[in-house]
Amino acid sequence: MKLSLRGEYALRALLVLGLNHTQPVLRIQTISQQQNIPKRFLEQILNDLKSAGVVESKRGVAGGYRLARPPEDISLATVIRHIEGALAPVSCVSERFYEKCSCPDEAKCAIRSVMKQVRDAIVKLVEKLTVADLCERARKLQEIHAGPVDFMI
Amino acid sequence: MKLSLRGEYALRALLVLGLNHTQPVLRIQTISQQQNIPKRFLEQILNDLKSAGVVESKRGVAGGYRLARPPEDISLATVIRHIEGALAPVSCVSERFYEKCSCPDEAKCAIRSVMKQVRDAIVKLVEKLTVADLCERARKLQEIHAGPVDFMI
DNA sequence: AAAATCTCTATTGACTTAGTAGAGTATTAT
DNA sequence: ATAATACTCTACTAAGTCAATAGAGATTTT
Repeated sequence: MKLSLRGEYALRALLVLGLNHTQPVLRIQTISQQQNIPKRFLEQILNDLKSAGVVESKRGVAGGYRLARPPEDISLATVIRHIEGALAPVSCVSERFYEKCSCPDEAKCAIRSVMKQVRDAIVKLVEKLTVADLCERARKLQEIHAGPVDFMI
Repeated sequence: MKLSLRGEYALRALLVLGLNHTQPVLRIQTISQQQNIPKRFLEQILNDLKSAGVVESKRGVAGGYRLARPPEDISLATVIRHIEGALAPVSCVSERFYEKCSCPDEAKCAIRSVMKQVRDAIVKLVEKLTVADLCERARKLQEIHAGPVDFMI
């Protein structure tokens, strides 16, 4: 039931890009340093997100990445599905990555029925959540934790 | 976000054991044949479930496995956690398998905050669901799909 | 004693993951 | 033009995981 590091890095990078959505572009190195992600690895990931239409890039001296769409139009579901594949815990209940399983009869499979519920719960959440939500949360969490300290200074 | 085959096999085996809870014991081979699970692989899995206190075994000629507790006392969460480890999609939000992640500040991490929600949704479901629920569903699905056909014969 | 069945440990091949490497292409500033 | 910068594309690798398979041993019943 795990998200790979690759997937986590993708989300972290998109969060940074979302928070800097006003900027023309952000360099890989900037994101990599800010988020403790190996640069060459992040390169691959961002490139991959580009092929998903989630980010776009500009080459050359003033180059970098930025979101290809408004943050509120990029759902976590889209991102995770592109990087990881199925959201469903077993592929026989996946909508877009369906694969037959080895059970004797899929239609009568109780595991399948239960896993469908789990899938739905996950999908419902991550389809609603967007990069914009991530950004909002990041700002809130920043306030809560940094705010009081700032006042004390 | 995937369950391993091992985990799926475990649930399938427990379903069979649950449906035959009245029997003294069931042989590995019986379960293996009924569910298309490689026998030697299932051996390992059942043995593992035994160490989790979920099933108990009897050796020798009339030996086999049975549930160690009533089906309604065995939650899917217990089983999956024992076979797979964390239910949480990232280990920094796992209650029992916590591991620090590489993000700059866990307390301010928006990904973490979101993943906590996903974790909670999953945990809420699989903690409530038990082997008894699996059995009930299996019986219902059997009725729905086999019933009409039986009438037609 | 023999047969059946679970038990324990080890091994294997295929695959995935996380990361590294190198050469190449586009863009900008000078 | 040319150098510097930054993305791009492909390949590689070391480590780990997964799904089995295998063999020898222990226990129980007949």
